[in-house]
Amino acid sequence: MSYFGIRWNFILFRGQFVHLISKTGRVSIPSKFRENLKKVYKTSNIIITLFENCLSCYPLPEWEKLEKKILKLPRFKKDTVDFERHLIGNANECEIDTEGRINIPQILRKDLGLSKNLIFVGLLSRFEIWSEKSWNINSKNSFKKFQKSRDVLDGI
Amino acid sequence: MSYFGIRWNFILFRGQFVHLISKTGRVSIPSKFRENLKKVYKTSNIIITLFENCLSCYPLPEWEKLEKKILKLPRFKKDTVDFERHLIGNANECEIDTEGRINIPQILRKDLGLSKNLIFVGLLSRFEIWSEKSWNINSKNSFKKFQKSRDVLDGI
DNA sequence: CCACCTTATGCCAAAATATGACAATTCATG
DNA sequence: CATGAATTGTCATATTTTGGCATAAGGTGG
Repeated sequence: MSYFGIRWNFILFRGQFVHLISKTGRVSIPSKFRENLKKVYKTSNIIITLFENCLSCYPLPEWEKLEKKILKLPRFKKDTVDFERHLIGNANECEIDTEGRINIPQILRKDLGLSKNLIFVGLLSRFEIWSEKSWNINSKNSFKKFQKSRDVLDGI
Repeated sequence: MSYFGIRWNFILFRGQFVHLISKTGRVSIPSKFRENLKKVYKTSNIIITLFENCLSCYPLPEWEKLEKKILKLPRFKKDTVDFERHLIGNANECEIDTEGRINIPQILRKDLGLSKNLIFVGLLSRFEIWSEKSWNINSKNSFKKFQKSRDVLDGI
């Protein structure tokens, strides 16, 4: 599967989990996610980036492959700069602490209004973090979207 | 990977940070940026120059490589002169003080209307400093641009 | 060349924020 | 229902950022 020209080989994340975020912005990563990260990569650190109405999370080693690709682009071209500003400018490295928590940077919390319940959604090679509210809004429409997109696989 | 014929090997800067600039033009560099600068180069001094609607900041050693390249350009060509005036003419070396702050020269502050909140945007080998206002305006269009250019990497 | 004014710098301390360690609670499993 | 694992809470500590002030440096007009 190719995304920004990167092949993602591992299936790490599946399913949905609800976790509480503390006032200081700490939240624990679902243990299954952590377990798989550790199994496949040496590090279980992740990159969190803003994507539409949620946070999109990647294993650090995969993200670094992407960055190396980006470094090869013509650096001064307008397209490259715009692309970098969005993709790299929103990327935050998060270290997982001894209890399996990360600290979500304030700026991301504020942008998405994250507090109380967060929804973790596993999506094979990456996972997403949603505020409960946005997730519910999104889910309302998602079945319709699903019906529309259910035949994507038939072409493969 | 080439930018004015320069190879950029290091990934130093990522993510977004909001810092306050004082009335005297002092602002602290995000600690992660400083940490990486120190790790990779002996010095953590940087060059700040005007670029589009923001300040573009380079580690001093990388900037010096760039200057040596520029010296090789045909000296009296109009393009060279324009290029030099803009890029070199606005370049200021900034020393990072003991609390991790730099002083942004008045002329640059005035040009960009920098006061109160500044946005630091990490872009792999360099970082940018924006006024909050300009950044917001720029970001509005950036997702559209991003969507347009997200397949830019597929060709590599 | 000097006094004056503006701007920059160094230093210290306060405030805000992140981190680490450990305890308490909740949850899943047999 | 007991056990161990996972999650959450709490508090102390460390780090980072900001504010304030005194001094230094630099530029300007007389």
